[in-house]
Amino acid sequence: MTKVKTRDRILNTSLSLFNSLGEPNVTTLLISDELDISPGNLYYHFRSKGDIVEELFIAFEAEMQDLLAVPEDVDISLDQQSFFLHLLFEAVARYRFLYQDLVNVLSRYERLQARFKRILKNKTRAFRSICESLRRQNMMQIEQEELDSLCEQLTLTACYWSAFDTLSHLDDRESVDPGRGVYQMMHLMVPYFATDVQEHAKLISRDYL
Amino acid sequence: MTKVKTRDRILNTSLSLFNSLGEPNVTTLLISDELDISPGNLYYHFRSKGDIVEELFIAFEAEMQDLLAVPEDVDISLDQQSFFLHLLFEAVARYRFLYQDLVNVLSRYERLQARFKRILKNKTRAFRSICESLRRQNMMQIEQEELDSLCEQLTLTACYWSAFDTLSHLDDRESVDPGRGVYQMMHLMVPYFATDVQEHAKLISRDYL
DNA sequence: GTCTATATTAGGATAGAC
DNA sequence: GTCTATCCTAATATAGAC
Repeated sequence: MTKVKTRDRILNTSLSLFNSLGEPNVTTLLISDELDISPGNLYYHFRSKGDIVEELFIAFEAEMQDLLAVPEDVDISLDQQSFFLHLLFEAVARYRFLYQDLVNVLSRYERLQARFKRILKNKTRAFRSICESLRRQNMMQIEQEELDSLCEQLTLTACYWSAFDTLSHLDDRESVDPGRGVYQMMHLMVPYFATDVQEHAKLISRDYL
Repeated sequence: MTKVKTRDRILNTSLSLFNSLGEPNVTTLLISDELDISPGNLYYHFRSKGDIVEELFIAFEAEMQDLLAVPEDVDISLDQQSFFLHLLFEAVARYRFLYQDLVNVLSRYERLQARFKRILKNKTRAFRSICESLRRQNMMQIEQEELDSLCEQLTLTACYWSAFDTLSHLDDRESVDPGRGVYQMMHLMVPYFATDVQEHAKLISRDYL
């Protein structure tokens, strides 16, 4: 019988409310209401709503840095790659409130801007590592200019797929399926794969639908 | 000497403030302040802030429907296509406040959701028309499954490129360059072009950098 | 650690004079 | 059409008792 600390309950509940309703629409009152605690109690644990957001961001940042620490000079298989994408989309989906109203959130929590940009950079770097690994293994053929464009496109998609997907299902906002995002990312790379790899990649990607 | 009506000045100023600061961060007081009119005056012309947003949206919608009315069964050249993309990005950039905090904005102005989704659908349809036209002209080779994925990707990019781009320049938020977006969109299609068309397409796309 | 009660403020909006 | 003054509400946050 592990009793979850109130502080953590606040974080968990805030996260899920932020995700489903959008951070700006979630008041401290709503959070405490949902938890059946008093607003005063919430403010005992956190000095402000911004502190909650910030702490959630830090958790997100830690997860991402961990995930994006893709080793260079290592041969990556297609399966590893799609698994990586899967984990990535899952992490983004779990903190999707950040992306859903990104400009708004970052403008109100300025301290997070630089750190968010750094995550973005790391994302692009990770994609580049993967592509270069595939290229070394002769699984991918791509020119420099295309590679740059592709990596940017992958980063964009990794960020906004879940927000874009939510748009299409604005009615039921509870769940987001990361699968379709993985599929889409794989298909961005497919044209640059060697012919035999292409079929394999398509096969893998279909599993995510 | 054409004296611009206050009502229109309110719309114009609101649009540019929304774009640069984000709609949620713009108060009615700020708008009237910027225009050197009283808040009361603003409310003489618009019953609410929401009405301003809605009217701007209607203008955006009209522009988009106009632009997206791509005729089927007409041969489209590469130049026409890139010009179309150019106009599209320009329009989106001019109303980028809608996209920057899409989920937030749409959640507060529920009446716009369905209409926004319709624009999205039309966008995808327009891209499909273009691709099918290029395919008929043997300029593009693509299977059905890839086509679906590509059109979705084009729609996603058309929506979020400017928001994504803003992220990279969160410091100076005044101007957005649509060119890079066109470049990116072209490069999404390049892999599916016939070999000789590819070079032409890359050439065109570079002009937009 | 938790509660109740309350202060503070900001933003949206209205009333009524000019 | 425009202004000034004011109201209303919702949201953040604090104080102090238990």
